[in-house]
Amino acid sequence: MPELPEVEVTRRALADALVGCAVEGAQVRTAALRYPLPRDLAPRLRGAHLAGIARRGKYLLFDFGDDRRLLAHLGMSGRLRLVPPGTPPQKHDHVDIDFGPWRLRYTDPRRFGALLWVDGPPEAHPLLAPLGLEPLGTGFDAVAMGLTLRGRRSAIKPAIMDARRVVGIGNIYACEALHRAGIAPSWPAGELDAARIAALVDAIRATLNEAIAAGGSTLRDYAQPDGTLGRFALRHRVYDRAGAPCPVCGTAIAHFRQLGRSTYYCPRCQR
DNA sequence: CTGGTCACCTGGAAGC
DNA sequence: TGCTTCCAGGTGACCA
Repeated sequence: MPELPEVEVTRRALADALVGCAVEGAQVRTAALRYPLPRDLAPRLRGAHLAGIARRGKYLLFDFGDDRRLLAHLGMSGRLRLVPPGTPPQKHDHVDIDFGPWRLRYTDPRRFGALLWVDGPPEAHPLLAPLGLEPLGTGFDAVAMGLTLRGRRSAIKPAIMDARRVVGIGNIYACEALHRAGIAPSWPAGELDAARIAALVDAIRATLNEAIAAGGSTLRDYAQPDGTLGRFALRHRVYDRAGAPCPVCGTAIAHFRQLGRSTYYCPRCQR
């Protein structure tokens, strides 16, 4: 499900509803997702006020003060929803955290997601420390992108999906941003000239910002915390559009498998 | 460092 | 209708 735009839309909605609210209780019903789930949520969180929610790449960091931070990742099928207190859990509803007006519910059929306590400074956490450029952050520009791509022999699409270089870009937005930049997915990452790197940086930022403004991309199970569906999938230029016309030139969108992932591109616009 | 494969897990869609 | 196969928004381990 979720790439950076979906995670950011989730973050904003949860922050609007929950920051400042106190935790009244919590239930953990499942032993493990990708990692074992914390079993002491209720005793550690009861009475704590949510101070803020930060995002790093596709991770969300819930700050409950007093060095109590929860790190969440939605994997492929994870969702964080706001439901009315007392809403009974259904299949795949693994964790609830009860705030006064809302119950925050973590649902994840495939269980590739994660929920972990972070001890110590978040930037030193083993899952966060290796992460690369934040594409909506101030340090994301053509110079930084050029440095991280320099000498890369891999193709550009897997390079921008590699969280050690740039965070938050998954399969959908990699395809979309490369189309917007006019770059073929198989082009060697280290052989882009400065102008094309600058175009790629602009395309990534613009694509992610437009997707956030549209509430993310709903393909199957993603929805915003209040259930609203994301509208960006309607605006996908290439993703999941094999054979359909390129919105720029009308050429049929091509599809191939690149490192195990479905890749969509316009053979005419992208070189 | 590379690409390639597989694994984690469930469910939906497509094919027969 | 029912069974089988393939595919999916992520990540990381392993191998040649």
